[in-house]
Amino acid sequence: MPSPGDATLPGVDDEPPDQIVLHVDMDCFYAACERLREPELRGEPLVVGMGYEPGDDIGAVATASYEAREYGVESAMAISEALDRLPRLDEDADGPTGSRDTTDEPAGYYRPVDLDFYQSVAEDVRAILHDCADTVREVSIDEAYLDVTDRTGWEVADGFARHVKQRIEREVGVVASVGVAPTLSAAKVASDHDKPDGLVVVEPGEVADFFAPLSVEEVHGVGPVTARKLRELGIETAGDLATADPHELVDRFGERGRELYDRARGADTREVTPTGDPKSLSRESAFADAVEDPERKREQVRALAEAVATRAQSKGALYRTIGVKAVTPPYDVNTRERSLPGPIDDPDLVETIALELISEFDDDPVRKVGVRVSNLEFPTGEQARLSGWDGETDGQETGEPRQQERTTPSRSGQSSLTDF
DNA sequence: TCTGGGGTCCTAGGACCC
DNA sequence: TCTGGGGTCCTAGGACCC
Repeated sequence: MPSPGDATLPGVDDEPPDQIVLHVDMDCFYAACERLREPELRGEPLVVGMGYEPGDDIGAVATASYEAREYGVESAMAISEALDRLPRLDEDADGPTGSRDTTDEPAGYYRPVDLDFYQSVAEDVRAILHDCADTVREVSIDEAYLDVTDRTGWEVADGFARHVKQRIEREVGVVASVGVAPTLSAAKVASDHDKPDGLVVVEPGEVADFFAPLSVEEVHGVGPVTARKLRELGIETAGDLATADPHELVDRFGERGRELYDRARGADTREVTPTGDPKSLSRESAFADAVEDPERKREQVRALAEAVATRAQSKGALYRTIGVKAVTPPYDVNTRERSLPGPIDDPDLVETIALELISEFDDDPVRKVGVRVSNLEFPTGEQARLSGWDGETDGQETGEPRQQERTTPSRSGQSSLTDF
């Protein structure tokens, strides 16, 4: 069977999509937000994380400032560990474990995640992005793709990107790294290439060359597992990937193999599409230690079920599938779900079904439980309009509709949204 | 990374239908 | 009546991303 893409000449992008994609990626966004309201934190090692109370081991780093990263603090690291890595205030506790009480004060700061506040900052950034582009796809709170094909040209793309960066800095006070390229995957890598405060333009025709020297991990979609398997095949760089045998890649990785192969060659025909409705909503929380007591699990599940149902309601979402997750030691993720005949909005049923599903793990030690609703539908009605002008601003994470947001009916720039 | 929380997409087998 | 092929939905798990 003929596989599309095989026929193209090496080094030539498959059907150049003729678009100019800008990827905006905030630098250390949570930390930048904290510094916005607490300028004393500027220039200091800063760790932002969640679920941490002094003394316990639970809780992980969400974002670390570059100053903190200097000391080996990484995201997803336990917060206790992160704070340990920072130097002590008075003594240079360089030495290993030794006496655990020289000065216990780390020379840096910890702040708990405050998503509501970050969301409000992100909102300001979003407004600028929508003002600068016809189509914006928000990937996460601190990251977005812009289709700026009709707003600029390759000769001046650099200046355009600088303009976007400067507006964000001037008007919001946080720093973004920006990548410009003819494809989404290249723009993504470009924004990452010169972080922080980066600005990298990859012009059409340069994409494959741009990718070639990068290690495979830098290709979006290659994680630790795939990277290891690729290495076993002798594929270390994106260049190796681009010249590998696509059939072998498909053999080992399925369709994803072809996708990675294409990406590395700069062939990516995706277009920037507007942020859509979410596909699932979930809530989970970890226990300090593995829990056996079924009643404690049920308690958690009840709370999570309520939180999820509330959030679905606030977003105007109906769900048809309800699921739970139970993580058992060492780290086995188990999921169970059940689909209903039709879409509903019924918090009691979420709880009932979640409890039924979790009962399968009554006798197992469980480190973490979660509740999820999926198969979502967003009926186009007044209810769905609660959160924004057109269902596109449903990014806020709080369970409650925000009061403040309606005070500014809109800035300029929402015209780009009207066609969706 | 002995792993926190919230997502997305893909795969694979089984049920079921025509 | 032992056996064809195509399609969709459901469930569980895996990999990945921020």
